[in-house]
Amino acid sequence: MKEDLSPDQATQLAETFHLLGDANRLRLVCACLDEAVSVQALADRLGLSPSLASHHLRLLRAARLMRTERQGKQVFYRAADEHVRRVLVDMIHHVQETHPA
Amino acid sequence: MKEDLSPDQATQLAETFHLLGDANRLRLVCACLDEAVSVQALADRLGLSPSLASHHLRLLRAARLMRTERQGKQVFYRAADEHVRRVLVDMIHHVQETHPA
DNA sequence: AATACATTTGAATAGGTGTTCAAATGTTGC
DNA sequence: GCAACATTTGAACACCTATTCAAATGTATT
Repeated sequence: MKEDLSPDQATQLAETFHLLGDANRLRLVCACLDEAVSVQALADRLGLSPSLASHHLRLLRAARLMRTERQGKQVFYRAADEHVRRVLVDMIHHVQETHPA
Repeated sequence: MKEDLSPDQATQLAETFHLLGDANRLRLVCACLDEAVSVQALADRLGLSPSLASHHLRLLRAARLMRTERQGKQVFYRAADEHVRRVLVDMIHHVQETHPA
């Protein structure tokens, strides 16, 4: 990093990290990295209520970490872009390195 | 991501992201990516009280996002490894892409 | 030992956040 | 229009967290 982050830049970045700082939201993002998944399927797979899943997905969508497309009654969510995947993969590596099994 | 994260894995990862989800902590990490910096220098540069800086640095250190070395009265902090840098760079790219200037 | 400086620690508080439940909205098929 | 399903929304609650302030600890110098 050449120069310090401005408070504004830091706030914007931090807000994005903050969303990934909840285990349920993190699992939602990871579950949608490779395919679009409906809200109910996500809730079922992760053992969350549809309401809770929706609350979290709303935040992830607002931060453009996820995109949506409706198909009939169902709404499918998927991770936004490759940057998100890379962030997750790198952080997994960090955790694996510093907290080895 | 081949398979879903277990709740435990997700919790561990989320805890790490959570630490980066605060603007002041994020700025502290970024300020130490290229060089080791003392607590007072960090506090001065970011406009934080030494106490607040220390509280945050303690958490970052506990999560192994930062390392420390003492030199006399001062304690120098630096970012832990290259994964941390990569996570930050990728997330900056994500934010720049989805929220263009 | 005594002073000065740097950092850490603990308690207290104000504000934020995840979760639940019930109700509302949107969508399809009869 | 009505019924059934999927998702969203809002309010309420319990819990957590960032910040501040004062005090304590560690470290070097004289």
